[in-house]
Amino acid sequence: MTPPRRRRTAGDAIVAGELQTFKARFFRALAHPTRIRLLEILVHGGRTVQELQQALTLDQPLVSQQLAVLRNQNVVSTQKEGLSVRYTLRDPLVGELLDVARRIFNNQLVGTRGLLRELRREARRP
Amino acid sequence: MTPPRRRRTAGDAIVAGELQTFKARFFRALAHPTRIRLLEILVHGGRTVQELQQALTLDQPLVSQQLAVLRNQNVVSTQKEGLSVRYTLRDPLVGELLDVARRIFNNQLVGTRGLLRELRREARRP
DNA sequence: TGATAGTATAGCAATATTATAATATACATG
DNA sequence: CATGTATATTATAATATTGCTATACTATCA
Repeated sequence: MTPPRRRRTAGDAIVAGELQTFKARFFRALAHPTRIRLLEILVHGGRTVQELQQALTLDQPLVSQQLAVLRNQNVVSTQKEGLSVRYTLRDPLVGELLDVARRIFNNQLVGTRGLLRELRREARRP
Repeated sequence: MTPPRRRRTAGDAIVAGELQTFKARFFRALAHPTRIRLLEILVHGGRTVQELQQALTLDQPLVSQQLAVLRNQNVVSTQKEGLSVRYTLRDPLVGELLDVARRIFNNQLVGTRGLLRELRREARRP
């Protein structure tokens, strides 16, 4: 059975799913190991590209590229400081989001010893 | 040519970024409009595929396909009920995660009238 | 067992992301 | 204004996702 569907026209209210598209884009911005690592550092305060690069030991273009993804989704903001550019979380709630996620992983990973141990270490870290 | 690989054994250290890879996969599971819509329904309780399909007015294979993504990342679990399959959030914290995300969007969307209004409507909804 | 309802999967073209390397830009400072 | 330093962008080949459509289970019931 195929449910009926119709196109959206000019005067339509916001169609169900438009907001979800927006949300999905936000989550997609987080959906990359490097970007998670960047955010987990930025949660503790603003950092320059250089500092981030050194912390992750990655090539500079790669760091800038991933930062650009976060920037495009308004997850982080930038401010010039002389030659450097400092990146900051646009909303501290992102930290809370990562915390909730961590709790979910914790529940999920019970039984997967190694990852679980690292997860606990993270939770303890300031 | 397949590069050599070996299974991780008990005493192995965890490579930097492995946990982040895991987290990234989780976020990627949420990074799709349809999957967000599914989760926002499931937050209110378990639903059969049929119920979800009707709520979203989407073709059945598409719903099953997206549910499969959530299932593969252990975001939801299933239980058979006669001919039907009921999907349930594996962890109620997912609801909290979506809530925090909603608060982030709310901050972010100030000024974007339409979406913001819809967002508020959502927050009020039980 | 055959028919049917409810779900799941396969196959495939279109599209989007990613890693990597190479190249650009911006700007403080001499 | 030339130069060096810190960031940013581009190009592109490899890979992964998505939306469809068609097809395949699986359990129930006549």
